[in-house]
Amino acid sequence: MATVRVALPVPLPQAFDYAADDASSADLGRCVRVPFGNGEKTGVIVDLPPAGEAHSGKLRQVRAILRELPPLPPDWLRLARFTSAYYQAPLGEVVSASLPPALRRAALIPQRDPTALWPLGLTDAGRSALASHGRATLARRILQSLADCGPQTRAALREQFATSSAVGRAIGDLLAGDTICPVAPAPSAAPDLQPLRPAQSAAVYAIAAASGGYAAFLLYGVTGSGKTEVYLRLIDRSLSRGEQVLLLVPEIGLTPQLEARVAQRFPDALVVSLHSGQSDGARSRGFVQSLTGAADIVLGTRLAVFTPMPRLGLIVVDEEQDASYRQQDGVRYSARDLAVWRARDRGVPVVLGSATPSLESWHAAQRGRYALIDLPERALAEALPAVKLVDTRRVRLDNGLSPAMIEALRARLARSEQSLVFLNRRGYAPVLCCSSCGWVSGCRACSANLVYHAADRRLRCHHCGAETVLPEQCPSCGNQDLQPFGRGTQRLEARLAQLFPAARVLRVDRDAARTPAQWAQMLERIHANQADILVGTQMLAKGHDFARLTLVGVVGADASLFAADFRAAERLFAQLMQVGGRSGRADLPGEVYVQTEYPHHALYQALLTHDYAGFAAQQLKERRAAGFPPFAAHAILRAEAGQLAQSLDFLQRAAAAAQPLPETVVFYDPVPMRLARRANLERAQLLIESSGRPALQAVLSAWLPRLRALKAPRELRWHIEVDPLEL
DNA sequence: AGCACGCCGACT
DNA sequence: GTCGGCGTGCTC
Repeated sequence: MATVRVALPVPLPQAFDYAADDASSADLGRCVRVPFGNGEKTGVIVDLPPAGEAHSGKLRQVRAILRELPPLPPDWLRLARFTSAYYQAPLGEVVSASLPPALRRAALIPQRDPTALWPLGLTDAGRSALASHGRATLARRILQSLADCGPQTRAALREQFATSSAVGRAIGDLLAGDTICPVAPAPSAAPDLQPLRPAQSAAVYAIAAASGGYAAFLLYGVTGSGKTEVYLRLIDRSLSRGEQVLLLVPEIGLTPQLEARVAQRFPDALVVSLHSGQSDGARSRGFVQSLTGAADIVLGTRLAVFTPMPRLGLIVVDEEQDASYRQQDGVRYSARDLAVWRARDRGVPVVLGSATPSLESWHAAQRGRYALIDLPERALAEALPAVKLVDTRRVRLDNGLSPAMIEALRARLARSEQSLVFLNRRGYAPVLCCSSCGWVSGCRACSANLVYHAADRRLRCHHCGAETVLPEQCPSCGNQDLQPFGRGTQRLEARLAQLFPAARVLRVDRDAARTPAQWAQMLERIHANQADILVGTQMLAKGHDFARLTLVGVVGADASLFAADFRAAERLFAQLMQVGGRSGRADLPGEVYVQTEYPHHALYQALLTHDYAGFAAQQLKERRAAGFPPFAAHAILRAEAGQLAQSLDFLQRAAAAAQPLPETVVFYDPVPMRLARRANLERAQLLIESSGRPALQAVLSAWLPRLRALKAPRELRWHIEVDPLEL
């Protein structure tokens, strides 16, 4: 009688052993239904422990091993194990977070012949047979998932298909004849370097030359330098070698054109999209197609890093510096870092692309851990936009807008060009104040102010979602003169509409583009040249090309210049480079106006000359001096409870439980978080700093069991974050 | 996390 | 006399 060890979606660190009469090593990685407590759960078989090592108590019997589906491959299990160990999360939670929801519930999509992992091609006869049925792509997908089945299976399938749809009949025909052949990986597979610029060719060539093993590349190139084309060439080459490609993007919703471009470029390939916004069915289908080897290209967000891919040959992480690669709840992982680990584990190349790499990646490239590949110029021989710093210390601002900015906007209107005013703060004003008694619109549940939204005359908390109608008078003293303080996008929008009555002003923020449909409609309006001045937040900074946009005006950037977070400058620089890149396309040169009271600040000076390398060098120098990442490793323990004292007390006891510590690891004192109170929870945190990752990992691994054993009030929640982005 | 068991207040 | 509050403890 065999024993299987099962990772289950429960917040417990261990896996659970079950008896399974018919289990064999072929079931390793299979999904399984097991009794748990008085219910039933789906898990994954992660081990087949020998009799001596199994759980000593009585074992319950496995309900069903789901053999309709191929097992999750060993490298997938290794990735899950690594994620669990590195981010200190129970294996069962990692496993369940990496499975599509439907699979987690064991709602399986029937698949035939689980052993099939071979790429299949078609003979000419097969191709024409499919073409004659007019559904080549669909049929080919199905065929690939049936790859490598034996003659009996084929006969059975043929019978089954013969009775069904047109596609079925096409497949039936194929299965009958000598129409399928295994694809032999093209041995030479020299990269296609035609219409490419020299820098792009060099990049493709360098990365292609390294294939056959692990290598990490940092593809560094500004907006418009043609990174995407480099990705596509590399993908093309991988496909021709019969490999699968994993392409990770920060947010799929923001880059629908990339999806279209990939699909268009590789019409014969099966491109699968994976992101959290998909329906259960679509996600499961994509996952299974990847698992069986049928999918050629997996294009997805952070969760796609866990997609099982038996023929994986290349991983690309676009915009690698983007914070969206961080999972912020549940298992807190970095998909970018896991992608690099996975590439190394699988022995395949990984390409990290960015115009403003994270300092971690840049440092790795400086040290030679990653190969730096520079794409210096813009593809269409355009100049980068000219950056102007508008010194606002001596000028009178009109609702935050300098005369120079207003003039620049006026000039664009006169030439029928588009402008974008970038302000990363939504609402009308960040706070409402009483001019008489000093009352401010604070949130009852958070240590934050309610933001005044003029569009629907409400006060809104951007942290907990609390809302009230606009008070008629001061709730404290009855005074009717309540003043909005500071500026948000709505206020800019209103003022710009007054200043330029003839202009079509369009505000683009999360309030205005709440649904995908609204967002799509706005993009349409912009592209159709039905907007003259855009007022927008982050949303507009990412990935979109607007043909007639020649001015980007940045307002309120100084706020993050002196933020307490040591990564604030890095983020600001990346953001400004990114939003500035929206300006100037094709035949129209662009300009970027940045309003600031600190025009001589090193960050802005670097921005003037688009000097990322100089900025990065200066930042890294500061980080080295301060002993911050990437020169140290961080982890954070956060706790939240009804009372701040409870959170702090827990962290205090947690720190005590970590003793004794090696000299290389420092626990700082627990402190309230910057936004200490959120949604009526008082939050505090404890920073752990180490000179090296291995020492940190050792301390965390030893600490966690003791941490779990600590007594804490029932409502207290805590979690640990390894390599946190924000302190 | 669920979901039990387990001891003390307001109801038919 | 019960229904039910959520405090503690377990799940192979």
